Amino acid sequence: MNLRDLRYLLAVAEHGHFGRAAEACGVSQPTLSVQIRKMEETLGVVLFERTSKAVVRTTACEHLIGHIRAAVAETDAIVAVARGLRDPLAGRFRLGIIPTLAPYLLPLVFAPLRERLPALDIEPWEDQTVALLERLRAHDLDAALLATDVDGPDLLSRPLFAEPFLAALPPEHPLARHVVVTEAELARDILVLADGHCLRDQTLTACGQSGALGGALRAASLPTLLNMVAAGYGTTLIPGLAAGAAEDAGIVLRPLATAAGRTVRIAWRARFPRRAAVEAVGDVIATRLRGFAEAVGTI
Amino acid sequence: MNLRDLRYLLAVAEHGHFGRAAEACGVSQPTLSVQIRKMEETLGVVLFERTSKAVVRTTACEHLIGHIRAAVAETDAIVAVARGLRDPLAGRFRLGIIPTLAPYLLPLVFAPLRERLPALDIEPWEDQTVALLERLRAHDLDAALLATDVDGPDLLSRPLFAEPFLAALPPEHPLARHVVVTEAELARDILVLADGHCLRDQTLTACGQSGALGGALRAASLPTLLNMVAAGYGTTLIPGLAAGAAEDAGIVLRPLATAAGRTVRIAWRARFPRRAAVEAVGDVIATRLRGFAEAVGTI
DNA sequence: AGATGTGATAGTCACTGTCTATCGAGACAG
DNA sequence: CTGTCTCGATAGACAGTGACTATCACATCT
Repeated sequence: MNLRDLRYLLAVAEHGHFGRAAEACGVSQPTLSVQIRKMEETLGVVLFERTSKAVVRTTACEHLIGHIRAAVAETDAIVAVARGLRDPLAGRFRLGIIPTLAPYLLPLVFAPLRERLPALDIEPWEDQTVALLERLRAHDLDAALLATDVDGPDLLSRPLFAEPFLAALPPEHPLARHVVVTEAELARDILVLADGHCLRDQTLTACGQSGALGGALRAASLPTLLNMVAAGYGTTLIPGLAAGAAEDAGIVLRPLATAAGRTVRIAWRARFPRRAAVEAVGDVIATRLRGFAEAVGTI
Repeated sequence: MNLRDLRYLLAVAEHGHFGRAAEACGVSQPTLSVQIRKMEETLGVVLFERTSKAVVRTTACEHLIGHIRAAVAETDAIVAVARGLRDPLAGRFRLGIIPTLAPYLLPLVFAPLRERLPALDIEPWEDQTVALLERLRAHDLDAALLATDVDGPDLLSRPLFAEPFLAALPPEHPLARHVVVTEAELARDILVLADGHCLRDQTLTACGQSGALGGALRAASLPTLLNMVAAGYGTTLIPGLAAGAAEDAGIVLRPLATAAGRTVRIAWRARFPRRAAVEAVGDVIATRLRGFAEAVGTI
C-alpha cells in the first residue's frame, strides 16, 4: 500500500468524482481508477460504489477513512516537522563546557549567541574533560568546549581563542610587589584544583613538577581555589577569563614571564551531521573573544 | 515519500544496524542504505549518524520518529480494519421494511437471521415503499423488503415469498358465515389504509375501483385498520402474515376465492458491492417463509 | 437518436526500488 | 603494524509499476 494511493482515496472520497479528484491530485483520471481499484483489491474491500451519476463511499470506506486521514496527516506532520528541523542552525544544541571555563565564558557569549543564532537552542552541560568526551562519544552532547586537544579520529576540534594564565597572589604575598611573576617563583607555594580538572595538570606543567604541594588543600572548584588564595593559603595560576572573579575575591593578579596559557577549543564528533552549527557556535565565541589574550597581557 | 521507507527507517532506528534492519525488513542491506539516504535527502534532514560501530539517531530523527511511528501504526490500522470489513456477511446492514410487513415478519426472521448471519448487524428501518426506494437510492439503506417490484435499472430485486391476502370481517358480518369470500362481495363496505401504503393500492386493485369508499375512514396503520374492522366499520383485505394479529383483535378471517396476494421481495442497488449479504438475508427469509402461502390457504 | 459526461480498459513508457557484486573505512587480533 | 573482519556506501542491471494517451462502455439529457 502506498501513501500516494491513500491521498487518491481521500480525494475521491471528498470529491465524489474521479475526474475532479484526479485534477486535484494532479494526475489523470485513469490513474485514479486503476490505483483505487488496486487498493480495493489489496484491502479486500470495495471502497466506492460507482455510478455514472456519483461515486459514493461504502460503509467499509466510512469505517476506514478516519484511519486514512490520520495516516496522511501524520506523514504530512513528518514533512512539516522535518522542514522545521532542516536548518542545522536551529534546534537543540547540547554544548559541554569544562568547569573552569563555564562560569566565566558563558556570561560573555550568551548574548552574542542568542543574537547571531536565534534559532539555536543551546543547552550547556558543565563537566570535566573526560566526562565531556565520554558524553560526546555517546551522542549525549553535540559539541564541547575544552582546554585540551582531543584524541582519536572519531573526534575533531578547532581552536577558538587563546586564554593566558595569570599568577594569582594573596595581596600580602611578597610576589605581589613584582610587576611580572615567573612560574618558578610561583611554584613554591602553589595550590591546584582537585583531580580531573585539566587546569590542574596545566598548572602543574607550567610550574614544574612539585611533590611539595599541600596535598590536603586541593580545591574542588575554581571559586574555592580563589577563596583559598585570597585567604593566604598559597598562590596559583588562573585562566584569564577568571580575572574578574579573582579580583572580586581580593586577589592580586600578575602576568607571567612566559605568557603561559591554554587554548580553548570546540570539539565534536567527526560524523556529527550538524557541523554547520558547531562552526557557527565556534565563530561566535571566537569573534567575541578576539583580542582577549592581548587584553589580558595588559593587566 | 513512501510508507515502505518509513518502515525501513523505523527498523534502522530500532536495530541501530543496517544489516539486521534489512534482514528484519526482508530486503538487502544496500536497499536500506539507498532508501534511507534518499529519504534524508527528501526530508532535508540527516536521520542517522553512521559509524562502523553503531548507527545512532540524530536529534532530528528523535523529533520525527513519533510521527513516523504514528503514520505506520495508522496504516497498519487501515489494513487491520479492512480485514475485519472484508467479510460481506459482516458489519452493519441497513434493511428497509414496509409498515404492513415489518411488525409481522420481523418476529419470525430475527432469530434465524441472528443464527445464520451472526456477524451481520441488521438495522431495520420501517417506512413506506416510496420512502424506502428513495433512501435506497440515496445509499441510506443497503436493501429493502417491499411488496412491489422496483422500477429503473439502478435497482434490482428478488422475490422471497408469496403472501396471500385474507378477507377480514367483523364477527357479526354476514360474510362471516361464508367459507370463502369473493373480492366483489368484500368490495361493498371495504376499508383501506391511508395513501402511500402499497397495501392500499393492492386492496383496491383486488376488489375493483370503488368511489364508494368511506373517505374519512382511512386508517394510518394496519393495527388501526384491524381495530376498525373489529369494531364493525367495514371489511378489508389483510396480508397473510397479519393473520395472527387480526384474530387477536377479534376479526374473522376467510380465504379469498381468487387466492389474491402479494409477493414480498428484497430490493437493492444494482451497484451495491455487498450483494452476498443481500442474497444471504434473502435466503434466510425465504427459507423461513417456505410453505407459508400454502399454510395460509388452510385457514 | 445524438451529444455529453462518467468511470473502466488497453497499451506504452519511464521511473525507481531491488538485487548482486564490490568498494572503502574502521576495529581488532596476532 | 599488517592481515582480517565487519559495516555501510556505491555501481550497474533488471523487473515491477505507476503514469500517460487513446479508447470503450454505459448512462443521462436534450
